[in-house]
Amino acid sequence: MKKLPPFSQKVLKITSKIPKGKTLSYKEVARLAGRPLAYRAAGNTLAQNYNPKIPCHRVIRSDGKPGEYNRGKTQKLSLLKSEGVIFHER
DNA sequence: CGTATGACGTGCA
DNA sequence: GTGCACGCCATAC
Repeated sequence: MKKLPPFSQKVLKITSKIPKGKTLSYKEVARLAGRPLAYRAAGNTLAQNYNPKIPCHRVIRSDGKPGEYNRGKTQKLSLLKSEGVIFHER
């Protein structure tokens, strides 16, 4: 494991803090990371450093759309549904 | 140091 | 209501 930059570490940490059955938007995660406007970089950090210990599938877009998990939203929807997260696709 | 990319978001046509 | 384009931040090259 390499030492990730401070922002990435915070984003990952926050994402790992998401309780089961709960979903956070990239904007929320970025906001909690200390950069409310860095939702772009926040999503990138997860994309490049997506760890198996991080429930990144609980991070969705602000539109209520799941976005993309591991380059495929299908898995994301299944995981969230399995956790009891009801997804209302728009 | 500068450029390019990206799991996004909002605005405008 | 849907589609396209631009803008924003941080990281990687």
